[in-house]
Amino acid sequence: MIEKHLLKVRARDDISGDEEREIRALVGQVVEFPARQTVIRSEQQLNQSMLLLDGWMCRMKDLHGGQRQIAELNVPGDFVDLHGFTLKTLDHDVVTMTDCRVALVPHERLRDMTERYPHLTRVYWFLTNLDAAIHREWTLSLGRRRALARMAHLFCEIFVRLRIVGLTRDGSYDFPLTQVELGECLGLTSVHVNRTLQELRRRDLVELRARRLKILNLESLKSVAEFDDCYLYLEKKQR
Amino acid sequence: MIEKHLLKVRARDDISGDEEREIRALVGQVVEFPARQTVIRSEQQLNQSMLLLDGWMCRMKDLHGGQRQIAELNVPGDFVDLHGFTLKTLDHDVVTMTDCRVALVPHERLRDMTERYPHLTRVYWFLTNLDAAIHREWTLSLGRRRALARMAHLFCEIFVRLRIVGLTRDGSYDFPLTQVELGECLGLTSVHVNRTLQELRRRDLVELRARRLKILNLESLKSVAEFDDCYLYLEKKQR
DNA sequence: CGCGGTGTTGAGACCTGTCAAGACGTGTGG
DNA sequence: CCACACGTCTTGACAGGTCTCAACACCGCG
Repeated sequence: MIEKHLLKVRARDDISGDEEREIRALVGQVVEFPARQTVIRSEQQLNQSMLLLDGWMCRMKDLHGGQRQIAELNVPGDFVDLHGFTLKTLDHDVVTMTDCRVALVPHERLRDMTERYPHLTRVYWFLTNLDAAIHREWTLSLGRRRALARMAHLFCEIFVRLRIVGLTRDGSYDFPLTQVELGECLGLTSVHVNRTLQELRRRDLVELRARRLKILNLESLKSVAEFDDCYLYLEKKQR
Repeated sequence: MIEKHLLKVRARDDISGDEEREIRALVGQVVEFPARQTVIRSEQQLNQSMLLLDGWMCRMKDLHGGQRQIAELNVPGDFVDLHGFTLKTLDHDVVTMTDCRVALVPHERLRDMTERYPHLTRVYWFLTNLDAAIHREWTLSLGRRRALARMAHLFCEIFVRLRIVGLTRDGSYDFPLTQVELGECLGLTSVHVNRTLQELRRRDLVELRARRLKILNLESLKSVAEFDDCYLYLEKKQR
């Protein structure tokens, strides 16, 4: 059930059998949400976090006037709002992008983990720091890359993240976002997303049809994006 | 010495005398760096973190072609690269913006803290999650706010963060960045920073002269920025 | 069959970038 | 004390990337 999550964690550090049991014991109820539902509102008090088993979610921030910015995409295996454990409340909404299956983890169990399993605590601390590293890369994208490179970069990031949890096939993966939502990630309007997508297509870099993204030339795509996966911390280290 | 850091922490949670002693025991050597020096390079192996005592630093990310994006500003009291403790290596450089005084904290002491002080561990975990929240707000700024609001927002954020550690006087504070560096925070060129600054000045919102920023009308500035301090987690809670 | 959401296209406006030149200020050396 | 260099700030003209608005095409679904 939480196999994808374990894949994600084990890509970054060794987890003993004992620790794996502890991780499995964190998980409580499994629940499902339909697509496009706001699961957590910002400033809401939290007493549990969500481990994403299936589907896509995102962290969404709003401005008056209906402008929206997605701060991160979450894919299966992600501990969507683990940061809520110490923050107690979020500064953003959590929204489903597709139908989702989620395992709930009560904060009291996480708290118990911090009392008894220092190494696991460091591993989960690491995971939230990894999210922050992704935020920084998005900051760089939004600040300095133009539309084409920004979009190429996102496609590379998602490719690597999905590959870790076994959700790519050759160079392709399911990519359920609409062009409007893609624009909300990239700080672009849907009109410009459309044109940028056409340009990527014209250059034979990617193809996006029927909610499936196919990378035609990964090396060129990375090069257009100036993509360097070091911010995803793919090495196994003692955390 | 670490009083500003304690002010920052105590604004978010209660710290017992015992815990305060432990925090003070984390600190090793105190070192100084001149302005504009790269203190940590990305991907460099780390075995200590830095607590900023005096001066300003930043997290800097580079693109080929010399484009640079500052991902976060660090002010006195900040644990500049605490995330390096679990990440082991950073995805960005750490650069001084002014002359700086820094307390070094060996990672082995942090590791020891995670073994013996679960509550302090959660507090420091919280601090890195706070950084991530700041990253998210910058993502929102870069993605959706235009130059004027973006700059106004930064000035509000820094005001609140400096006030916590006692570095504001009425509505003003030392702001040592050049317009080029301000642009590197805001994803703008220095030319446009200059014009945007003039516009803020023309609207009687702020004044920036001789490296000192004076907020003339905080309420209007907040309103231009759509600034809501909830992402800075100013409430004291049990972490 | 009609409808709502999604994707596509075009024209023009606007925000921000680029390039280039000059002003200002401060520290250094003669 | 002056001359100069260098970094920083300022200004103008123009270019270019992205947005806005509007219309239309497409498609799955009730």
